[in-house]
Amino acid sequence: MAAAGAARRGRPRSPEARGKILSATAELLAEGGFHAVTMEAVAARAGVAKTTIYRWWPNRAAVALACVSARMAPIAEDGPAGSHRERFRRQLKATNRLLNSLEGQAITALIGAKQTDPMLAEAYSEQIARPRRAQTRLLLMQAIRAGEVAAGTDPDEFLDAIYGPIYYRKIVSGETVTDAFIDRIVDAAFAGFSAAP
Amino acid sequence: MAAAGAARRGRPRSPEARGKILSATAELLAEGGFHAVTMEAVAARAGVAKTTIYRWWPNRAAVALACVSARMAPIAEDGPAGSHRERFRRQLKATNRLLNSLEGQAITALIGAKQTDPMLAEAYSEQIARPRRAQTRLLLMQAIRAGEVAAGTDPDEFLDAIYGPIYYRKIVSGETVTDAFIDRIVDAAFAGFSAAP
Amino acid sequence: MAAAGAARRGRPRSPEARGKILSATAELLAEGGFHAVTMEAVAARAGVAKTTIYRWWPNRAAVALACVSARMAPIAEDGPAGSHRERFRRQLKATNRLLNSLEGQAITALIGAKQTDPMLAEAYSEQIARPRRAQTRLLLMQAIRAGEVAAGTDPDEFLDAIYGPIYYRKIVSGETVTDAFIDRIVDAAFAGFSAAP
Amino acid sequence: MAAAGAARRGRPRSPEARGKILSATAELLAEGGFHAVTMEAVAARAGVAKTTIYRWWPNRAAVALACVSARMAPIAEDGPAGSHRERFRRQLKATNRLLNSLEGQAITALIGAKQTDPMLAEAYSEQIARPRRAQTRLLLMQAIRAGEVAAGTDPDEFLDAIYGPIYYRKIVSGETVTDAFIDRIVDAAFAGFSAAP
DNA sequence: ACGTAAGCGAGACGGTACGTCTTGTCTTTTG
DNA sequence: CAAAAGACAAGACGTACCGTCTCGCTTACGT
Repeated sequence: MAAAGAARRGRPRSPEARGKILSATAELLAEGGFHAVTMEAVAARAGVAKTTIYRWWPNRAAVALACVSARMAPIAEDGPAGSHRERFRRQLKATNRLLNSLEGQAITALIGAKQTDPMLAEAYSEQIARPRRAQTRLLLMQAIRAGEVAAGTDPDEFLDAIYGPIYYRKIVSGETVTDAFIDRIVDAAFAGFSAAP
Repeated sequence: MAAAGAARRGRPRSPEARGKILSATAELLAEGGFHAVTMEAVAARAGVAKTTIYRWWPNRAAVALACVSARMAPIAEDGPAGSHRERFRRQLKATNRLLNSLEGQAITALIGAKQTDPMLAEAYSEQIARPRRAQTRLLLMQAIRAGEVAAGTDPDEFLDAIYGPIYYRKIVSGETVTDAFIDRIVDAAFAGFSAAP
Repeated sequence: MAAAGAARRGRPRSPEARGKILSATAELLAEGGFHAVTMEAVAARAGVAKTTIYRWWPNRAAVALACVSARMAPIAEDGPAGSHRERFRRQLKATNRLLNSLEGQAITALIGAKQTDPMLAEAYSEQIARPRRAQTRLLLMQAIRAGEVAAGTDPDEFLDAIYGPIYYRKIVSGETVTDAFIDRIVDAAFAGFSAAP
Repeated sequence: MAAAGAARRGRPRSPEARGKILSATAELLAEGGFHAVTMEAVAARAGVAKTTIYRWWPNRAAVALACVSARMAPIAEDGPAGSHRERFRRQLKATNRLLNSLEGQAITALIGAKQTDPMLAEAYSEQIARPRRAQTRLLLMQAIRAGEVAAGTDPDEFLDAIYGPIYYRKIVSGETVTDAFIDRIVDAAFAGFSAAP
């Protein structure tokens, strides 16, 4: 708010440049994956000076992240039809489709890159992970209130128990994630977190 | 047998060079993480020509992988004490300790790198993932025979259900993995995969 | 004028860098001959990035050429004393001293290199050969006007007839060029090109 | 002699290998000039081990030289028809054709390479330059005895005076050598070295 | 209205590491 | 014991990007 009120001096930053940078990044991601998103390529493609990119993002990973988080649709809100278990299944299958899409390739690449880049890890956490986790947490709360999941359940533990295996197959083992696998994992979690330990 | 019997011609490759390369890689991993494992640095540290490294590994990731897989202790075989559930807990906690160790840093870095490097992905799968999975699968089979896990359980589904959340926290969300978390995940899996679906 | 008026965009190239590169090249030429003029060595010695060198010269021969042509004194203008025959003798002896100097080693090396490098051949022609030939041609014209050389003489034929043997001994046969040899060659040329064919 | 008499033990040297090496060298010279004659390429093309080449020649230049000097026809002995001036003209024109041929490309490349390679320079001198000079010197001696060239003429000076300009144009200035140019140079030399200075 | 502060394009710069190429040597097995 | 095979140390090559820097030009706010 302060910044907005201060009426910043000097030439205001060009929203057009920002748009061209993100579009160019998206194209490069589509064509050659994260590997193709080099600062030089983005600048050339966007018709923008490298300095302009560096003014707003510290490195290529941050640019790719901004691009992905701007373009990534929020988790599908596909209506309250069915049980909460059913709604989790749909949510996980949507996530799986996302991970298999082009944006998904960028996401896994970013998850890969953040292993060796703390700043990117932080950015990923804030811009991608936290918002999505907040959203899925709401559904879990409803499920708990509805009695489908045990009352004392730690939300993160439950959510990690169902999202973990999906990401694990995608990122660690490389096996394909089938709908059947998702069904089994959700069932196991609902069973595991309903019965009192 | 075929390879041994073939009596290869020409100067045999130097096991000494291989050893020096892997040692140098290990040192660099320890000092600066995967980021520090550049071909130049490895060659310089090992007192070896770059070409010698390239003759045997296609890129730095492969070298680091070879280094890690050579040095990584196999999953601790800590004896059959306790229930299978208990043994799984111990196994997962050992894995967690491994991931938090220096080798673990290399492993997560490699998992990160393989997101954008199919050859590394394949190498990781063969040299790290498959052997470890084979080992854990044995324990699961015993648990199934002992009736602690339902008879029809797909081994990969069960194992992904317990290893997935650990790796997820380590690699995707960045949260720390506590022993309590491991206990919960194992309990949930045993509960989820004991009840018939 | 066009170039000056173009108002070049971007950061202007650094004359300092250019100077450091040429100085380093000169030093290396002096120390180890053309053989020592590697891009790496020049860059290291000049405290300049290799890319900066490659931005302006395509290869080490071109750098050495630029260095030599920048440093090479123009053909000594030693005054109009004596006959034209005498002045040619002095000019050839100065050329011989140049070829025997350190720059001369670079020149012969460049002539050697240009045998297998058309671009370098072109550069040599423009930066070294053409200006020197233009200068010697002037003296020949005077000699023709003075009647010391036959009126219809083709300048290039005469000049090749006197410079050819010098370079031939230096570059092809490797024999040393004495002042006596130069005197004989000049005399023979003046005799050969005065009598009408 | 001792060696020959000693009935040398072990596997005898393969003359076949030598032939294959020289053939491969000739092919490479034809295809890519001296630049393409690398030890690796020769070995690969000839189906011969690098060590075998190194056993007989010290470096690639020596191999190329051996190849050229083996293949280069001696100076055409085209009969005593015409004056000695005429015979020199024919000899120089033959030399010019040789320099413009494929072997000629190799020769100029070798002359280029020897500027920075003393060993090659020595080898060139012995294997190429000296034999040819000896041959041309014979013709000059006849010309002197016939009175076409002045009695006191230093053979090397005369021969450098006519060969120099040809090689100069070929190697230094890059201009084409026409028959007319050769005629003029020969005439000038005969005029220059007949009249007493 | 005009000065000045920031944004912007262009592109040169010092660097790092890449993966390749070739050299000349060394160490085996084969003939 | 020579030849063939091929691994080895060394080191330069030319390229790709990095992140920084200096330019001249543009845009909008402040006085």
